Amino acid sequence: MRYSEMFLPTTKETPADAEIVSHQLMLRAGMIRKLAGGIYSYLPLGYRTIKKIEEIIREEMDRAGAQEVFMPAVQPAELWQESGRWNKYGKELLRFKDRHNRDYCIGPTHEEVITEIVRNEIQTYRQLPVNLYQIQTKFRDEIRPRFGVMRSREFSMKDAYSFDCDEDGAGISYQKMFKAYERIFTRCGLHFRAVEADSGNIGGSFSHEFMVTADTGEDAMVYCTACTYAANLEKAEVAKPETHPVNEADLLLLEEVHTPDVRTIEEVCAFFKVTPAQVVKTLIFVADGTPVAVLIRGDEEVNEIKLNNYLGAESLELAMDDVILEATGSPRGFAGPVGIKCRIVADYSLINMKNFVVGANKENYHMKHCNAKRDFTITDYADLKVVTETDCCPRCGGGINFARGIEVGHVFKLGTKYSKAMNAAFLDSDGKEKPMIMGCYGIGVNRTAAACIEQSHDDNGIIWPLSIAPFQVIITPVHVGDDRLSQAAEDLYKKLMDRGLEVVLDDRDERAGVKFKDADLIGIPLRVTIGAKRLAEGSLEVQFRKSGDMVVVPLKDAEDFVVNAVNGLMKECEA
RNA sequence: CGGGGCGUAGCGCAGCCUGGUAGCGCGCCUGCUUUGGGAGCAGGAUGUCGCAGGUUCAAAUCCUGCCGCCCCGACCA
Repeated sequence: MRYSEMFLPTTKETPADAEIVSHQLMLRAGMIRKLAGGIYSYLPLGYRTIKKIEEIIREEMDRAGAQEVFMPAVQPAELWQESGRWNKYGKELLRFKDRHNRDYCIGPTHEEVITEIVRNEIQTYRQLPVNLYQIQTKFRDEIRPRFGVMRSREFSMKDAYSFDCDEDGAGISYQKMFKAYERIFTRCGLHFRAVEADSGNIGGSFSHEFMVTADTGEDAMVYCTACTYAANLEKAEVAKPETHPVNEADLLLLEEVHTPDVRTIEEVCAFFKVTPAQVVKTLIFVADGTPVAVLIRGDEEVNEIKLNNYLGAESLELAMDDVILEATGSPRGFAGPVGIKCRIVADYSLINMKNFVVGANKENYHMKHCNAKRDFTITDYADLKVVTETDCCPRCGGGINFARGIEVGHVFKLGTKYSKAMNAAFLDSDGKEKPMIMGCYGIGVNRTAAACIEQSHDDNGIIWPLSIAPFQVIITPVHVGDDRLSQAAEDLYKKLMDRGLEVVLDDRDERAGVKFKDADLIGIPLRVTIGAKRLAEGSLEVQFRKSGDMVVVPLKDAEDFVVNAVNGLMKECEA
């Protein structure tokens, strides 16, 4: 492609409303333009990269035995009512009515549709397993779209759905997708980590997220330095500590203390001259309308997702002041376990704690030398805290590290959640009707592109891995007035095109600096510079975007050198 | 939805407090000179100042309402 004919609007200045580097660079490199909040157009350069990512996904999904389909973006409400999600999904689901006043939504995901298709066509175990996927535009009316294409409302997702006869089969399908995802992200040139994850809204029992490691990532994850354990911080577990026997003689007498206006942990610690680890926080949550007291050591935080999973609640939120008053008999800031009128759950961090400070459920009073069992009853202990640096790996007891990441893919074991709700059953070999065991597997296509930029860029712009670069090579004649330069550039351009490479010829009448800056900004892996001085010597320069290495190559060898260089860079992205 | 900020030329911004005929840089157009990392000089074009009301002799500027966008929280590919 000739640069002079390309629709490629690059900018020198950074748009003010772009916060993160991938958003800034996608705008500056002329890849995307915004149409409305969280809704973007892809310009030619951006769309080339998207298509490359899609092709890698297709190849690997097909290799893993999945088959591509294409489902409607617009979906009737009936299906969602059948699965129960019409009422559950909330405002993120964009709903509308057609001219006959019937309810529809724009698909944020396609479990309902795929289940509808499969249940109608599959009757027997002989037809299973099946794995179907599509690459399609989704719409989720996000509360707060942000970071450009990273969290947009309209986005492109590859979603795959597997159907198996039994758990073993479902496990195999899951593993196949897991391996396919590893290959996909490797081939996209990404550094990533698969972590255990919460299964959230989609439902199901077991899942992994594929995280592209980047300091700017929205997600936090932990991983063990000794074994293979890795998990999203939301999900990261803490092992139950060993319980030490209690020596009754060590327990001091419970004592109520007047603590005027002492509410926060800091104030309590200052007042009693203790550390936060000697204080127990009592947090009142409301789970499905019922208050629950959650006890946790003063220096720890409650992980609401773990708490929610533990309680098995549909909804969970911190209690408002009126609920606190009702449960504890005191205003906010003085809640404690002694005499509280609701269920008590305690984090593992309370195990082995003794003589701690708690609120007294009485305005301006706390208690010291409080002890569980003697002074109050804990209904149950559970792992409820946010993991911190001081914790150990829950699997092997090794050390843990923290990292940030961008979730580009997510694999779920769904089980029978949808097949039961929507009656997707088959007749098994034993003659019994059973629900199919499902799995679902998503990849954010545009987010993958953004994550790649987030991970691979420098001050001058994007550094694409060869596998998803919009073009592989850019030829830069240093100025176009000189016919010999133009001719040499044209010749090489034609030869490389004939060899099947994706080449841009920067034939614009611009100064060299402008061309170099643009080439760097849009991140083309290889640049061939043709200048008068080198040309007079019968040579040209090949520059590698990623390493910055420059090689002087004789004109006659240029074609083969570039082809080999492209092949070499491609090998870096092989799975 | 709660909290914070912003809407002025294609982009980045000043002007607003203290009303008085809208400006700077980049980009764009023309010409000359330049030509290996976003050139120099000269000339030029471009604005319903987010929208709608109101106050005023006069509103980008003050007041009210609305809309849009960005950032921080609950969501997720």
